[in-house]
Amino acid sequence: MGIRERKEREKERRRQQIMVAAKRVFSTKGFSKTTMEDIAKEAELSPGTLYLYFKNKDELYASLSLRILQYLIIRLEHVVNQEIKDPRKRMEALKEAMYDVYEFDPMILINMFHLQSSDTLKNLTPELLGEIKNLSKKSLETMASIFQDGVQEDYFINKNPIVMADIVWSLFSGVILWETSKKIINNQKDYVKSTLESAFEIFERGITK
Amino acid sequence: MGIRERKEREKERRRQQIMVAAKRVFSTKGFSKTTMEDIAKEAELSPGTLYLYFKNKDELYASLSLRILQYLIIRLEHVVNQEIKDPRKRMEALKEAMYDVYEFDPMILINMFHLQSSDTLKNLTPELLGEIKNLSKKSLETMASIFQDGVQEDYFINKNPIVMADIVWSLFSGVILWETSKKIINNQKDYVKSTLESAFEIFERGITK
Amino acid sequence: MGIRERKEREKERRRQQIMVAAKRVFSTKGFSKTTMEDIAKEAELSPGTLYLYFKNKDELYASLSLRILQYLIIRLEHVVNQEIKDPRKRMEALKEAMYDVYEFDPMILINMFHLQSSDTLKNLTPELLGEIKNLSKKSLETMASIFQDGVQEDYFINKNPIVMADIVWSLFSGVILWETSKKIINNQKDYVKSTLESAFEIFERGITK
Amino acid sequence: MGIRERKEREKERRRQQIMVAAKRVFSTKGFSKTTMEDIAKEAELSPGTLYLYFKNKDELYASLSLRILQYLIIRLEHVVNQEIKDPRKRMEALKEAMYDVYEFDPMILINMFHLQSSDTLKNLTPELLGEIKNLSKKSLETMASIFQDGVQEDYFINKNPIVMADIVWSLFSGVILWETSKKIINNQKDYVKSTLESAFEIFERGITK
DNA sequence: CATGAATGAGAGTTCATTCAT
DNA sequence: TATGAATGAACTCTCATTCAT
Repeated sequence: MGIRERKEREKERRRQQIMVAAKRVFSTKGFSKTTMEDIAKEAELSPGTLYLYFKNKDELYASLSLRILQYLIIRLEHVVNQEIKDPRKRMEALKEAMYDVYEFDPMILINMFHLQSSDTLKNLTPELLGEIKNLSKKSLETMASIFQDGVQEDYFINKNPIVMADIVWSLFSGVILWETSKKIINNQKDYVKSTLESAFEIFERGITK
Repeated sequence: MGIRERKEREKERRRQQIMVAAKRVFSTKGFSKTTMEDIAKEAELSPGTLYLYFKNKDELYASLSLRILQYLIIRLEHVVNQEIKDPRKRMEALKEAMYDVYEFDPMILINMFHLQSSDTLKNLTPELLGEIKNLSKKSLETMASIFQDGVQEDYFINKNPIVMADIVWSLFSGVILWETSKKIINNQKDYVKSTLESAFEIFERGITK
Repeated sequence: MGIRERKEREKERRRQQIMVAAKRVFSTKGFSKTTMEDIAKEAELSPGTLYLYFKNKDELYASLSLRILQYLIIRLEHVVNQEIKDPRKRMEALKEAMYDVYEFDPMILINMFHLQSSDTLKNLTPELLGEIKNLSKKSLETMASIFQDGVQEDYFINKNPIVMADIVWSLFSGVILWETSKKIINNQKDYVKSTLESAFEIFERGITK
Repeated sequence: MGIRERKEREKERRRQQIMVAAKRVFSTKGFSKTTMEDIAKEAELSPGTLYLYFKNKDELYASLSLRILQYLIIRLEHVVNQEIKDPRKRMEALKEAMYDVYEFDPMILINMFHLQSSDTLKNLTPELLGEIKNLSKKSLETMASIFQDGVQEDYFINKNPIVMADIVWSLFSGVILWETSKKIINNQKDYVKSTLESAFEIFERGITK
C-alpha cells in the first residue's frame, strides 16, 4: 500500500510539474499559440509523455483551472471559519480573498472564465468535468453561506444567498475580463483592483439593509 | 452616382449575407470548430468569395460583434433620449435594453465577451479594431451619462459615472457568461433573465442614496 | 480594310500597354510575386480584360521576351548591315549591341533566360512558341553571319559559326545570370558590364587566328 | 555517444531519402508543378514529416543544390591537387570535371542555375544561404587557383583569375541552359557536350598567351 | 515509464481564370 | 469590348495525437 501511495504521489507531482510548465508557456506565448510541444519542451519532457498524465490538450488546459479553484476554496473557507462574524468585515475579507486569487495567477483565471462558456467544456472527461463542477459548487456554496449568515443576522436584505453568490462571482469575473480587455485594447493602466474595489462597495451597499 | 451607390449597397448586403450564414454555422457547430468552408457552404458561396468581403477569419468573427454593439448603442441612446428623467425608470429601461441585446443574439454576444480578452484582438486590422473601440467607448459613455444625470440629481451616490458604467457592463457580461456556463454544465434551466434582474436590483440599490 | 487595320493597330497598342504595365509591376514586386490583378491594376484595366489580349499568364510573361528579342534582332542586323567589315570592329559592335539589350531591360532579359529552360515553355500556344523560336533562330543566325564573314576572311579560326553564335549567346546569358546572382546574394556592386567586357575579350582572342 | 551518433546518421539518411524522392518527382513533373504532397508520396512519408527535415519547400529545393555543389568542389579540388601542373592538362581536367558534374544530375544543376537569380534565394534561412554562398565561393576560388597558377607560369594572359573563374562558370551555366532550351524547343539532339567542348576550347585559346 | 519520430487530417488562404452583365 | 465579382482547385504548413522502441 505504501508503494502504491508513493507511486500515486509521484504521478501527481509529475502532473503538477507539467501544469507549472504549461502556465509558464502560456504567460509568454498566450493560450491560443501554445502547442503541446512547447509545453513538453518547457517541462523537459517529450510530447508523448504529456499524454500519460493528461488525456488530451483540453484536459490539460482545464486542469489548470482546478488548481485555482482549489486555492479559491481554501481562501473562502478561511473567511468563513474565522472568528469574525461581522458581515461587513466578512465582506471585506471576501473581497481580499478574491483579489488574492486573481493575483495568484491572472492568466489562468482569465482562461478559466473563457473555459466556462466554451465548447471545450463538452469535450472533457466526465471525471474532470465532475471535479470542476464540484469545486465550483463548493466555492459558490461557501460564498453563499456568508450571505446566508448576513441575511439571518438581518444585516443583508432577504434574497436567495445562492443568487447573491452567483452575482458576486459574475461581478468578479466580469470586472476582470473587462478591465483586462480595456488594458489590452487601449494599452492603458490596470484598473482591475480599483474597479473591483468599487464593484464590491456597490454590491455590499446593494445587499445591505 | 446611382450605380456606385447601388454597388455599395449590394456589397454591404453580401457582407450581411455572409455574416448571417456565419452565425448560423456557429450556432450549430460552435465557434472553434467552424471552418471558413463551412461558412462558405452555408452562404452558398465559394471559400474564396469570403475573402473578398473579410480580410481573414478573425475579421469575419470580429465583425459579428460590430453589429451587436451597434444595436446596443441604438438601444442605449434611446434610453437616454427619452423624456423620462426619473433615474429609477431609466435604470429599468437600461436593464430592459441590455436584456434585449442579449436576446437579440446570445451566441454572438457571448462570443464578443470572449473576444474581449483574447489574442485575436491583436490580429485585427487597425480599422476594425478602431471601430470596435469606438463603439465600445460610445456604449460605455452613453451608459455613463445615465449615471451622471442620476448623480447630479443627487439620486445616486457620488461616484465616477464612468466607473459605474464599467461595473454595470462587467456585471452584465459576467452574469451572462456564468449563467450560460451553469446551464451547459448542469443541463439546467436558463437563469440569465432572473439573475440579471436580481443583479440590476442590487446594483441599483448599491448606487442609490 | 482601313477599319480592320486600325482595329488591329489598336489591339496591338493595348497589348503593348499591358506589357508595359506588367514590366513595371515585375520591377517592383519580382516575377514570382506578381499577380494578374496587380498587372490589371497597374494597367488600369480589369483582370478579365487581360485575357482578351493574352491567352493566359504564361503567354503574357512570354510575350515580354518577344519584345526584347525583336530589339536584339534590330541591333544585330544593324551591326551586320554596317559598312564596316573589319571583324574586330564588328565584334566590338556586337558587344555594344548585346550590352545595350541588357540595359534596355535587365529584368525582362533575365526572365527570358529563365524561360528558356523551364516548363512554362511547353505550355505556350504553338503560335507564340513558334514566334519565339523564329526570333531566336534569327538572332543566332545573324550573329553567326558575323562569325561566318570573319572565318571567310580568314580572320577567325575555322569553326562552325552557328556553334560560335551559340557560345557567345551562352556566355552572354551566363554572365548576366551569374553576376546578377552574385549581386543579390552578396549585396555587392554590379559587375555585369566589366565581366561582359572581359568575357568578350577572351572570346574574341579565342576565335581569332 | 554512440546512440546520438547513430540517430544523427539516421536523420541524415532520412534527409537524403527525401531529397532522392524529390529529385525523382521533379524529373517527371517538372519543378514548378511538384507539390510537397507529391514528394511525400514518392518518399512514402506523410507531408508533415517532410517539415521535420526541411523548414519549407524552398529549403528543400535549395538543399538539392547543396549536394551538387559539394560534388563540384570535390572534383575541382581533385583537379588542383593532382601532380600535373601543365596548364593545358589542367584545363582539360577542369572541363572533364565540370561535364561530370553536369552528368551527375542535369535536372538539379539546371534548377540550381535558376535558383541563382530568383526571389527564392532571399527566402532561405541564413544558414542555408550561407552554406550555398560558402560552397559557391569555394568552387570559384578553386577554379581561380588553377588560372592563378597558369598566369604565374606565364602560360595564361595576365588577367584577374577570379574574373576568369566567373567567366568559365558563366560559360558553363550558359551553355547548359541554352543547349537544354534548344533541345526542348526543337526536340533536337543534345549538344551540351559538344558545345561545352568548343566553348572550353575557345576559352582556353582566349586566355593562353 | 518515457520517448520522439511520424502521422495525416484539415486549416486558412491565394489567385489564375471565367462569365453574366 | 470591358468589367469585376465569383470561382474553386490547389497550395503550403501546423499540430494534437499515436505507437514502436
